[in-house]
Amino acid sequence: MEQESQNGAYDGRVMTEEQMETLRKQIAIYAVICDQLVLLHNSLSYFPPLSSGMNPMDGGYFDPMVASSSAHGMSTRHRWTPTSTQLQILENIYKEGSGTPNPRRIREITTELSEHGQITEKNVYNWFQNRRARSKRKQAQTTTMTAQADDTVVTAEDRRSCGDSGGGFESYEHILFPSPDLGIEHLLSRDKFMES
Amino acid sequence: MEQESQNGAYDGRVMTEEQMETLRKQIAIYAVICDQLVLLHNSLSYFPPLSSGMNPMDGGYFDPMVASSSAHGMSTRHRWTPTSTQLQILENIYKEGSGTPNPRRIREITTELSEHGQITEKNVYNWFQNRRARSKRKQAQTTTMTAQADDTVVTAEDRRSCGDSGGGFESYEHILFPSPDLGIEHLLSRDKFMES
DNA sequence: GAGATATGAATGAAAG
DNA sequence: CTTTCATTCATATCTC
Repeated sequence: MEQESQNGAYDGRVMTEEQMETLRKQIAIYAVICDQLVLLHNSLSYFPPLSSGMNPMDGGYFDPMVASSSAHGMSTRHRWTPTSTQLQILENIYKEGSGTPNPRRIREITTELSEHGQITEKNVYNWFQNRRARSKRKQAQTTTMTAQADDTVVTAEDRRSCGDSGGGFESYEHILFPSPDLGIEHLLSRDKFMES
Repeated sequence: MEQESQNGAYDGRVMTEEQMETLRKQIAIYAVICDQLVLLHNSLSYFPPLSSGMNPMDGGYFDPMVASSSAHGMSTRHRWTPTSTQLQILENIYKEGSGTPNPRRIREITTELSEHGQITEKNVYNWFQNRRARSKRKQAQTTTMTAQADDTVVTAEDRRSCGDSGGGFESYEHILFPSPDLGIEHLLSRDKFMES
């Protein structure tokens, strides 16, 4: 408190250098924290379609819910769900397509499937990846259950566990960042449906 | 910009009321954003922190489930998972590093990251490979299916500022961002005292 | 509402 | 570097 109160030459309130510094630090801390939160979020999340087969007349992106159709209520939250038509086509392609849809083909497929619903190349890509992996896994499982009687031995290399349980939070996927450069208001609008 | 320089008659630097207000708003905005981000995180992640902060010795490995089952030969988790601290650092390096981290740099990075968890050069190498490849792919996809009017989308790569211009707030971009090594772990691990 | 299962998505690692 | 594989996570749906 040396020099803060007799700033006569100015009628508006002012801050001392000290106060300024304090404020600056606060801001800096918040800025860094915020920055890192956003960064963390970015690296852990991914936002879907947004603008694939989107007509300019749609105005907003990402329909809240088209689901009132009839079949099943695809909840349209984040996760893409293939329509039955799309699924059919995908299965067909998977069967005959000798298992390896090259990226070029992915594009075609996506284009075709766009006729039957919102979809992205990434969706198609993921679908094939998962389809194959799970098919393989299932097969392996059924194959494995032949003769396996004396497998009660664990190789010593396996016992590397019992570390700690650190590095835990990887679950930011559900934090939506609707508009990166807008205020926080959009962030706050989590749907809080009380009941239905 | 107009009338902030005539607070003479004072040797210590001071702020005008206007500047003060600006700073105040800045702080408020950051505070709210951070608060909400943390809140969102906390309310949306159902499993407890697992880690009471980030001890330097917490490795990337954390197998919750021991390889108890003896059935599978190649079992268990040998997969490295970066801690959030490591991820931040990697992201930073990726951003500023103009692309190709030469093997010598890889080594440095690995050394640095070792402070924050178990890691190998191979991990770092892979990470950069993957990072680049996926960044590229993502860009390709968004570029492909973007006709126009995708102003609502920011490529996930370069959006990381938090409270800068745009949207509903005034421009606060004349704020200095000092040391970016604060860490948000303190914020996220709020219930470090709970045990199961 | 708590488990069980199915599946879309993310990502470390490896193959090509 | 590019593409693919394998594993894991998160969520949706279903059942009890």
